Parts: sequence; structure tokens; C-alpha cells
Amino acid sequence: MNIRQLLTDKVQAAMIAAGIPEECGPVVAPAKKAGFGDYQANGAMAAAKRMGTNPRELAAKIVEQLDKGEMIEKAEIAGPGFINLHLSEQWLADQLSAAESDSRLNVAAEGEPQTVVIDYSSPNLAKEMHVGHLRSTIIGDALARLLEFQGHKVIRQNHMGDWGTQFGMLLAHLSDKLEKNDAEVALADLEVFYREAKIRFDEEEGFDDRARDYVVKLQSGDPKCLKLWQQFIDISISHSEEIYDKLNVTLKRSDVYGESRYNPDLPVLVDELLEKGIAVRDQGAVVVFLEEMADKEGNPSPMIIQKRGGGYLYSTTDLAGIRYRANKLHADRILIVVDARQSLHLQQAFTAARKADFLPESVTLEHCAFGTMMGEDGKPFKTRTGGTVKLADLLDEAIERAQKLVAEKNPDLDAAACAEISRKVGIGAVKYADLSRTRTNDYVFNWDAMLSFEGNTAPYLQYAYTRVRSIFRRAGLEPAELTGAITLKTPEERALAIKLCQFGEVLEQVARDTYPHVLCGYLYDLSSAYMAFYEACPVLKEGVSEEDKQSRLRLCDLVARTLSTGLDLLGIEVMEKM
RNA sequence: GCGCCCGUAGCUCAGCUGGAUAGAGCAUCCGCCUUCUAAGCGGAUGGUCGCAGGUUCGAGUCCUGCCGGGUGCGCCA
Repeated sequence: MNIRQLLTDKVQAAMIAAGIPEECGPVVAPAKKAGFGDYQANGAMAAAKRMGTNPRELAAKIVEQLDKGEMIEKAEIAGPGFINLHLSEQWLADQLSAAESDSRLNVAAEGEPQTVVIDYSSPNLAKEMHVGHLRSTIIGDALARLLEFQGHKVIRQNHMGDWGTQFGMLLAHLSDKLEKNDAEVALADLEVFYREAKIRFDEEEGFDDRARDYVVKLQSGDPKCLKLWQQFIDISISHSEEIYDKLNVTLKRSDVYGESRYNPDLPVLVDELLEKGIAVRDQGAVVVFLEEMADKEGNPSPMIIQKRGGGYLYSTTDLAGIRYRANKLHADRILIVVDARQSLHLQQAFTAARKADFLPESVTLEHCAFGTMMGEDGKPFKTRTGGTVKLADLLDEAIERAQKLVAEKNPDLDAAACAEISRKVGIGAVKYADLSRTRTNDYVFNWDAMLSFEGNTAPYLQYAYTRVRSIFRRAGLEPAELTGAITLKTPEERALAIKLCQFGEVLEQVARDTYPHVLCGYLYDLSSAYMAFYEACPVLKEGVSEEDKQSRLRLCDLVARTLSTGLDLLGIEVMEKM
């Protein structure tokens, strides 16, 4: 159920009935301020301008034609031609009842499901995952969960970096190590392993030649070398899986589709582009010149797809990836969740793929760009000594910090419960801090702010959830046992009801625009509305009538379910107590 | 040099297709717990929306120029 859409349809119909051209949109949005109704339609003014008539009079005509039905209580004209729409209390209550008995909370499943391929996380397997992989992993996973909930067929693609010259050095080192240990032991710490290999490569006589030799063997498909490589990859993926598990990320091994998978297609692709005349040889390399992206002087934008010497680049793999996803995976929509700094590269890849006719025109290519995670000094997030922060360490610190807070606030919890809550709170805080910011902007990482129980944070939302659940515990009731009607007597109940009813339209918006912070903002508003309701509307206290108690408990249950569903779509867990 | 992103309250950030008096949180100050978790709620203070033009009945939002910061730009990913 999408209030905004329903109202848009109604107002649009009224506008047409009032003789307004169809191109004039009704411009329906939630009311900006209390006192302006629940929703407002602002389209009358633009339409009046276009038609050269008086906006207030036109608004009056629209209101006259408006089929209010069960939904709209009243429509008022205000200011220069705003139409303020007040929703009917009974209609709202009916919607809530419908949501209550629906496992999807009255959120309609997508009528025209798409196949959506989402490329996210994509760590480099040569090293351990570090904070640079956090945003892609968190944002991509939230989008995957949400689009799946909307009813789309989501294909996760973990485009892991499992290929490249650095593997020569790593395999040479691994091959030596295997004389003493098995691969699991040798690769227990990837970071250490990488450093060792790098030192040998830089300093040890003859090692660099062996490394290069391994690269050649690997690329030529030498079976022994491939086996070694496979061992390395398998263990490295396992390291990533530990992180995914801790982070509560849905990526599985079957979602891994590493760069190496495109190897056989790269020479084919380059030949094809040369044949089509889209790519040309230039200074020994193969280059696609994109006139579509030319600068002011008309110089086309160059994209190298094969190096002088024959090597391929990630631009080549990107093109192969687009083609594979569109044609083999039959994507209708391709989302690529990578750093905003790669915007130009991706735009080139998108443009070239279109030009080469690698995908049907109907397939959309979207770069879901995100900014850099900054330290509190405003510079990219690093350790005190300027090193890269390992993701595992960051997550452990989050849990540890949460544990201190939980133990301090609620000393009665037993150790197991405390550990579980700390994990959910700590990880939730890290994820929510990231997701709640507009993803295209850089954001400042701050432990105290994200772990605060005040403001737009995960702990605040989790706390709101526990407050609801606490009521049910105390009442000794389960939601299924509730009877009677939902009534919205106080302003707080009404405000809460409207918030609850907006869940569906928010999800639709996020699914369309791929900005998870909009969902975060909604959940925060919902929690705030619940907190206000909680203060103003006693549920179990003395003097509350049975009808009010039942009605309010039903509101409580809807809040709990909406919060847990919404947070789950963000990949954040809730708990009964905290 | 060119491209892209950003500049909104002391700090961290929202502001969706241009709409009403630009909103939150933190910080500061003032209130609210013998009754559902005060990890909370209510209120106050605080803004020439980087600057200057332009389009419009109406601009934080669109256009142009400038200033400041970030980032990217033929053989890394």
C-alpha cells in the first residue's frame, strides 16, 4: 500500500476532470508541517501558471472533482494554491488492520519483478578485507535484501579480485611454505603472508623472477600452478566469509564470481570491439575512444582495454562483466556498488558497452557510488600509525565498545545475553552509521556518535524495539491474542498510524533510487513517533480502558514488526532486551 | 588544464519530481521518573543555505560565473 501513489492517482484524476492537461503532475508529498494536513498536493500552482489561470480557483476546481472515497477526510486549499489532504481516521485504522494480518505488513510485492544483478563487496583476495570494503559490502547487501523483499529476483555478484600479477609473488611464497605447513596454516594471516611475500619480492635474490614465472604459468593454465592458486583463493574466500558472517551480510560462496572467471572472454571481447571498429590500436595498446564523452575541444575520452604487451585491465573485465550479466544472467537492472572515485571509469564502461551493443537497451546500468570513510581528522580512515584498518579489527572493536556500554547500562544481564546483545548493537551501529548517510557523500567515522543511544543511531532504534517488546512481556500477551478495533484518538496515535502506513512507499522509493539512508530516516521518524506515543499514551497503566489497551497494543505490535522488518532489510538485528 | 562530487546551526547531517515560517541529532540551557526500560520525553537558544548574478508567482533545490575543499583523468584496480 502506497498512500502517496493512491493520492497521486486520485488528484491526477481530479485534475484531468477539471480540464487540466495530463502532463501537469499533482505533486503529492507528505505534509511538510503539522497543521498542513497529512499530505499535500502542490500541482495546482504549476498547472495554473501553464494554463494562465488563477491557482487558488484551479485548486478549488480540483478539490471539487476529487473523489475522496473512504480515504480522504477533507481537502483544504491553503496559501497560493496548496491542497492539504487529511486522511480519514477509519481508513488509516483499516490499513493498519490489513497490515497486522499480513506478513508483508501491507507492503505490496512488485507487480513486475525484475532480475536485478548487484555487484558489491568485491574484496581483493590477495589481502585481508579492510575498511575500504565496508561501505560496498554494507550498502550492497542492504539493497540486495530490499530488492528481494520487493519481489525482485536478485543475483548477488561478488566480483572478487582473484587475479593479477600480485598472485605470482603470493603463489611462489605459498609454494615454499607448503613444504613445512599445509595451506590453512600458511595462510592463517593473509596480511602477514602478503607482507612476507612482498619483502621477498623486493629483497630476495631471484624471487622476483620466480614470481613472474608463476604469473606466466598461472595465465597459461599450468595445472599445478592453478591448483596452488585455487588453494589460496579458497582460503582467502573463507576469511571473507568469516567477516560476512560477523557482519550479518548475506553473501555466500555461490555469489562469488571473481575477475578470473572472465579470463576466457577477454581476448574474444577485445577482438570483437576491434572488428566492430569501436576499439582501435594506438601506441601498441587497444583503446576505445568515446566521442560520446568528448571534452570541450572534442577530444574523445580514451579507455584502454588491452595494454601494450597484451595484458588486460579492469576496464576489460568490467565490460565482460556487463555483457555476462545482461546476456547470461538476463539482468533487467545492473547495480554496481563501488567507490565514487571510479565514476569516470564506470561511465566509460557503460558508454562503451552501449556503443558495442553488449546489452539490450532496456537493461539499466547504475553505478551506486559511495564516498570515502573519513577519520575524525577529516582524512581517510586509518590507524593511528597511518596503516590500513583491518575490517576484522574494526568489527571486534565495535563489539567490544558496545559490550562496555551494555554492561554499564544493564548489569543484570548474564554473560551470554550480554555478548549476544553487544554483537548486535556493535555491528548494527557500524552498519547503520554507514547506511544512514547519503551514500554519495564522504562520511566521518565516529565511535561515540554511532554507539550513542541518542539521535539517529542503530542503538536508538533497537532500544525502541525492546521497549515495545517489553510491553508485551509485561502484559503477558502475544500479538495474536489481541482483539477489538484500532482507534486513533490522540494526536500521537494518529501520527504514529500515518508513519506506520508509510512503510511501503518508503521501500518503493529506496528500491527505485537505491538510497538506503531514506529508509534509515523513516525508521528513525517511526521510532521517534513511537517514543512520543509511549510517553503520551499509557498502555498497561491503571485507568486505561480495555478497548484503548487492545488498540494501543496493536499499534505497538505494528511498530515492532515494522522496525524489525525495516532493520532486517538494512541487515541489522534486533533483540528482546538490551 | 579538463571532468565529477561537496560547501546548509558551534559540530555531524537531512531537505525526494522547484513550493508555505529551511529541519533533526550532538553540544549549551530549562523542565519531566513511587506506575509500561529516563539507553527516554518535552521546551529554549542557535542559520546572509560558500559568494554574485539569472530564470520563476515562488530557488537550499534549476542555469551561468567565481571562491573554497575533495577526487579523478591512455597502459593500477
